[in-house]
Amino acid sequence: MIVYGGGAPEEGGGGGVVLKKGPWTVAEDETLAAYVREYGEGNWNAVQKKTWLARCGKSCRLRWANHLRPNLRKGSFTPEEERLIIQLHSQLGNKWARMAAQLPGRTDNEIKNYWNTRLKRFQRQGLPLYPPDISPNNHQQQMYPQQPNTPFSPLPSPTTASSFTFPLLQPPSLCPKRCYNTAFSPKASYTSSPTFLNTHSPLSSYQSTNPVYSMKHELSSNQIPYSASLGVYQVSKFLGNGDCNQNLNTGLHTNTCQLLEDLMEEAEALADSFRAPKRRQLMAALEDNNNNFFSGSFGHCGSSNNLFSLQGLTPKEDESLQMNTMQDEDITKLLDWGSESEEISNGQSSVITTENNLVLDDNQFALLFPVDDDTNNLPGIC
DNA sequence: AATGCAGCCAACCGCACCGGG
DNA sequence: CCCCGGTGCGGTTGGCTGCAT
Repeated sequence: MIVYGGGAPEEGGGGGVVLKKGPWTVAEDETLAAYVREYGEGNWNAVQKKTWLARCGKSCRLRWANHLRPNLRKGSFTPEEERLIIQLHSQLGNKWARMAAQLPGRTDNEIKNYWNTRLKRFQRQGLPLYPPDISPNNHQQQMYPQQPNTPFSPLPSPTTASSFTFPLLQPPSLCPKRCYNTAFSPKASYTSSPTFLNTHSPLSSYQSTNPVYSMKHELSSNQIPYSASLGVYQVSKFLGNGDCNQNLNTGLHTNTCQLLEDLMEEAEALADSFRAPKRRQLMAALEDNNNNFFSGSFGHCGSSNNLFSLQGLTPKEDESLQMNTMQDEDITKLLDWGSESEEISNGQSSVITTENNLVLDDNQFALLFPVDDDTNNLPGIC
């Protein structure tokens, strides 16, 4: 028997507690959050034993991971995130968890839902899933049959646009100007709208008609009070932490812009011999750039310590959470991104774009994430 | 106003993997 | 080596909402 709705679980005929299914209640969320605060993550099956919750461990883990854990980002994906998802999907396929590891604060479920919706819509409209400059790996060929009107090539053709960017949410003329660090490659340039307004680009027809690029600023659970400004469900009452609001406010940006920092931290953790001067050089470059790199997309990178107050997590716990979000293989892949793109594009420079079309070409990316020319690995990483 | 449809999202399910006994 | 519990991941489903007809 399945017990729906709130209230205490009923005893099953066999003597065991009948596990509840369905939507979570506020009380359940608070209980689960308190459990994690006290015992930490993991051992989810113990939740049922140590609390009154009649939820299976898997359900608890899912609820925590997708809704209760700190640093979650809620709301629509930004254009940069969408771009990254598409790029990652072209390389990883339906590896939602690994994709989520590259998108701080986003869950695999979110990404999966986003992609499935996109897939459904694009297939119905007969549109290609990938922009011209993103060619899916071979496994994608099998996973998603080629659209009849979109010639598929495992490698980009020489004529493929190498600097595709996502449509702006505002006209290019309204984009705030960016300051570029002159230390970056002279190839650095604004990617002008004609790149994606190119009439040959299937995406050019998307932006005006396809709602995928529209923004919705808040998507909240219908079960729990959700604060758009805080980005988390408000369980502070239960946690007795009235001070967390301010931290949460900054936490949104902090967490998101943490991507780069996480990359560096992870790389350092994986390879002790990671050369410090390079890192300093990178960080100095970022400083010189007046926080315009990534910060335009991900906000200002403040101290992540202010997140540790969330739900009573200690810095160590939080750090471990973040460290666990990315595997070394992921890092290598991401770090290889630039060089790999260049390799497969016959020398053409691929780019990474950020909000308002700050463009990083391979040279810039290589500056940020130097790769050993011989081994194609990060220095110190074999 | 009623209906149908699409989008969105939470949550469940089954499977695979891993580590400990 | 096998079994089992815990965990993670990906696929799928069902409910809610908004919009168009």
